Amino acid sequence: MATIKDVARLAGVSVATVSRVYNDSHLVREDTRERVRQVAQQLGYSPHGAARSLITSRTHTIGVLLPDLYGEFFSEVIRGIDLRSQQEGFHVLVSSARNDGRSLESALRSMRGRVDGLIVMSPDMDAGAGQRGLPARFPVVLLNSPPSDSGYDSLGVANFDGAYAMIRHLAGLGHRRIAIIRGAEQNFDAAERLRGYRAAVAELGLEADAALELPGDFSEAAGHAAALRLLALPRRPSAVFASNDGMAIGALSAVREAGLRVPEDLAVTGFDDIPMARYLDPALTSVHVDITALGASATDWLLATLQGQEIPGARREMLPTTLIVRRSCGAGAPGPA
Amino acid sequence: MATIKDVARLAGVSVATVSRVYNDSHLVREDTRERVRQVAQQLGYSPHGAARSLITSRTHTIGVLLPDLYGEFFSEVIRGIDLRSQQEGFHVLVSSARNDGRSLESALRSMRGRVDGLIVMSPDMDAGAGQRGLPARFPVVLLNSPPSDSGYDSLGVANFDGAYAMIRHLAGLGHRRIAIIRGAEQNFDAAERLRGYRAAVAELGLEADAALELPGDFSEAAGHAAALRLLALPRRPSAVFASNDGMAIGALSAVREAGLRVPEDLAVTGFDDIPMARYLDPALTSVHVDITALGASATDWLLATLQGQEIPGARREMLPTTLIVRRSCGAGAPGPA
DNA sequence: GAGGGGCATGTAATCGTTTACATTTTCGCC
DNA sequence: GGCGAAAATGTAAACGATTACATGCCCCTC
Repeated sequence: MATIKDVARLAGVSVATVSRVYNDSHLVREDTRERVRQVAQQLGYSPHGAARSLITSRTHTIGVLLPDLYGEFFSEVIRGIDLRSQQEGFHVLVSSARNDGRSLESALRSMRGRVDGLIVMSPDMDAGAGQRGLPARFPVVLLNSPPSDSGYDSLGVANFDGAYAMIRHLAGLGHRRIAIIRGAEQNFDAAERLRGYRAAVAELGLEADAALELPGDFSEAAGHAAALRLLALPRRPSAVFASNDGMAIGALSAVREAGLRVPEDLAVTGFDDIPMARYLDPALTSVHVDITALGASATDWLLATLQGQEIPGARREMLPTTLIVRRSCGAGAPGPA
Repeated sequence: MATIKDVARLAGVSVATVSRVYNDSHLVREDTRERVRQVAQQLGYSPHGAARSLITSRTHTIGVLLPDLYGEFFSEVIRGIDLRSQQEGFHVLVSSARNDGRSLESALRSMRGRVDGLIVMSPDMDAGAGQRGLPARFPVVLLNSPPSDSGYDSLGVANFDGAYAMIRHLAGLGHRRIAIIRGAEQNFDAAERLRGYRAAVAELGLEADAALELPGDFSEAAGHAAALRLLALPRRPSAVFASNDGMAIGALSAVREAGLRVPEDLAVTGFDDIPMARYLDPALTSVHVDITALGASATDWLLATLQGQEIPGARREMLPTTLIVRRSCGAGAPGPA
């Protein structure tokens, strides 16, 4: 691989000049610049990233730490991050790590000197676990994390509001006995959705019953299992709110297998509004979350911090959600929409 | 941030010794090693990646270049790559780039000195476009790419076989007039699936009819539109093979809206077997592809090349697929499986 | 024609490591 | 106790860039 020296020699200039050409300093005469570019082209030269970042102490890379890389959600987040990063000429270094302190910490260490800042998704309820080992005063944006006094920027989804709105909608359709399929234990998003559910149940005077709160883990299988349990209940609910669309899909198939109809026998709704929700049968009523925007915003925040435009740690924001009404809840949505 | 010098000074040793501790050379006395570790811990020191890779000329990072980061497919590939990379202590730098030579080339340039090797997904039929600008003799594994004499390792999916098997299965169920919803223009996977379809149609003596080959682009919407066109045909086919599951889902919803039944009025099948396929109504018959394995294998190949265990460029392999029969094709699958 | 102000370019220190080579320490053995 | 080999440590030169500072040059002005 050609280095800056090779280019300099062949172009008959000093390395400083070559460097200037690549950092487009205006201090290079046009013909010199042209000659250098030519030689570089011919040699297939391009600046060595590591060398560059060693001296400038900027890597032009942001690190993304996710608990897992599975599923629609993560691919959307990454997409949002990549989109914005690329616009600003930044690279994206991804890594998944179970958020126990240890593997997270080692992931962090090994990113030292490779990234300018981090986007960390640590949805674990135990705030400390996800954040210990983060170097102090390092630019970090937390995603979907419980509130903490960590002093990091934090961005998430208005889970509480979204869940509340969904339950209110169902109540508006006349449902009084509404079940919830909960998300993963210890998951902050799941906890917030549950809180929204409970608040709505209480405030709207719906039937409160511990038997209506079923455990789940965000998987289709869990939704399937939970729905079966619901259907077996002595007093069956008329509607069920699954904490994400994956579980709602599992629930739909369970109801179908039981020979019952959605929404007539049981209304089913979800959360996330994944692209496929509208194509299900019946089309799934869900809470829309713009995940790509979440990733993009996180990136914006991080880049702003990197460029010193923002004081880090000052912000905590929840992206608003929108209720998408389709047929699965029994509302009069005119066909799949 | 503490550097190796700080650690050395505070531990009363030379930088070389500290370095040795971190590269676990056996040439350090146990008590010295312990002292160094202690000081490092206390200072929060960890080696600076850029500096390290500058001198060793190894980054312990593999670059992943994808045409887009959208959807299930990519998230699975990345997951496979990340899984294996992490096991081997490698990082993953992802980037999406439309595979026109230009943006690809710039993506490549900016990765120079940041990655040890590349996994490039360039499904574009124009082989050159996706591969121009790749530095010669750089470790590269191509994903889902058309054959070329580029001299790079190439890994893909047995699209032809998968499609052929699907059509044969449908023919076995008695279908004689089978349509296909094609994938994106210029996409190699799509082309192979089409080729498999045509080969099966010809060899099995099914009805060949240009009107049965509908354009598509892998999106749900395209599947929806194509199905509507099929239903409007004077002589309607009895089955349709969508080139991916997303389009199959769109087709399912279109048939439903038309007030017809799957599979009785029209059998529908897909390709990819995304996790949700089994939860659709009716459960979708599809060609299973282990995408995570694809990513993992690509990573294995690349790492093997990096460690000099393999001569690069020698291999081209197509991962086998398996036919998953469910209800949407009309076969007697006992309920959703 | 001397002086001076820009502009274009060159020189060399620097970033934080690794590692070949040089040097010191340790230790077994006679 | 002295010798020498082996083990432990230190010294300093890389790696490939950026950039403060020095220098040279051209041209203008008086």
